[in-house]
Amino acid sequence: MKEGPDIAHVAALIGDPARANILTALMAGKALTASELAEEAGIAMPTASGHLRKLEEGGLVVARKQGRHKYFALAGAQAGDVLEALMGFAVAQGHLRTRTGPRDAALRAARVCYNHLAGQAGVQMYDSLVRRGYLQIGEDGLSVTEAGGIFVADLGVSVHELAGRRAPLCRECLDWSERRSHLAGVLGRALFDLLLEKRWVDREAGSRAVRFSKAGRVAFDAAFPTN
Amino acid sequence: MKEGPDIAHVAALIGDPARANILTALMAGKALTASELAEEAGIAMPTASGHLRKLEEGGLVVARKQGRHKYFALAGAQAGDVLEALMGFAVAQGHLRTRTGPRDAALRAARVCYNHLAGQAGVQMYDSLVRRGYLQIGEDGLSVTEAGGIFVADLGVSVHELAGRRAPLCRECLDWSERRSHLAGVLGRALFDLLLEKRWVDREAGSRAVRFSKAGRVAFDAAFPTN
DNA sequence: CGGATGTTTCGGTCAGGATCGAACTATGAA
DNA sequence: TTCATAGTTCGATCCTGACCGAAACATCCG
Repeated sequence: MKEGPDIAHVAALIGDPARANILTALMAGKALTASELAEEAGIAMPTASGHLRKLEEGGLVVARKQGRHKYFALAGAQAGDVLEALMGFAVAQGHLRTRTGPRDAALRAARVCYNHLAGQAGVQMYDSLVRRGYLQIGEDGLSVTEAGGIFVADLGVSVHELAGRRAPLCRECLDWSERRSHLAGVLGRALFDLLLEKRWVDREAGSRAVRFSKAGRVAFDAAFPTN
Repeated sequence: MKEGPDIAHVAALIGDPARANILTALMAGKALTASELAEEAGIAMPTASGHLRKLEEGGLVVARKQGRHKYFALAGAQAGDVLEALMGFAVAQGHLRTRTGPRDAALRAARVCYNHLAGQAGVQMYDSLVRRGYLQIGEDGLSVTEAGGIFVADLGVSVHELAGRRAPLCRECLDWSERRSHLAGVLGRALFDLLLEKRWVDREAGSRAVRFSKAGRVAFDAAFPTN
């Protein structure tokens, strides 16, 4: 037997169309119930229940009960990374379930990547923060500079409050549509939450795409300029 | 039917143990023959032949004939990205085919990631280049600065010669063991080739790990210091 | 040209896993 | 307490795909 990481196991979990639908739905960053996921996957409840158990055992999703409802979410950022990488590859290969259409453009422009902003907008935000010295790449990875802390405080995010968390404050996530990094981690999530709170972006129903309002786009470009 | 990237298709390709062995073997960056891959995967030739055809059709590998031999290699960097992401997830979940051992440490320290250096050494190289201003992250992604061009020329790599290629000169690749970027792209490949030429590193037989010679480690640390 | 080597195709076997309806369990509401 | 809803378990059915030996094809060497 070969040694090393058993990629077949996790890949096989994702390799079933029903489970892939479930995972894709969860990439929007919202917890969904078993019934909702059965619907998303186009399968009966018993089948969905079995699939969710497998995904949970495999470490791809986590479950939380609330009364008679059971909510499922992606297990963490690393599960999101895997799915993002697979989506990128599938798109590059033309493995699409429908023909390329306006939906693709919307997903490329701005979308949720598990819990943070991805797409052109996500990369623009990341690049802007790095270029203006608000984020820096150092020996311990990505970190916020002092100037960066001030900048995001002005926007409404307190780095000091976020820094106590166990999850990394800043993390690079490789964007499949732009082939570059966007910002994940606690700060990435907080900034995305802020965009939602300020209504610069709104989620699209039943999709991972997010859409900028007119005023939101202007404010976003002002906060994260491209030059 | 749901729309969007069909991740189930590519994941199912990777999700078979025999095909996963084949892909893992190819992550070492060397082209291997069908017979060699059958051996790596522990299956008979006809079975390997069928699997390779599927991997080729799915865009994960490319084939090249040379007389009666057929050589297979990973199709490109994006296939490597997907496998790297899956490996990272599998390791994080403890999905290993044997118990964690010295092999893991070796793979974490320095390994081939398709065609460039990965692991602690790969991340050290990347961080050093960025910190010293030899690489910069800009609007068009990662690029070499003028100082960087001079630096790698001193090492023996001509950026000018490499720049004409269609593949991106510099590209970030997310390292599963370090959870940060190492350098991929044409320059990443050239630098890795250089390390091999100078014998700073040698490949380990039958593994993706690479091992530094004593002199090589000293030279590498001098060229890519951590502070 | 014949033999050897590498690879592919074909046909058959077998096992694993997805599916769902029925029944059951757990929780909430009237 | 009873009924409704959400989710799980069980058993049966069906289908898909991995596997290999044999045969065939392609290429190389003596």
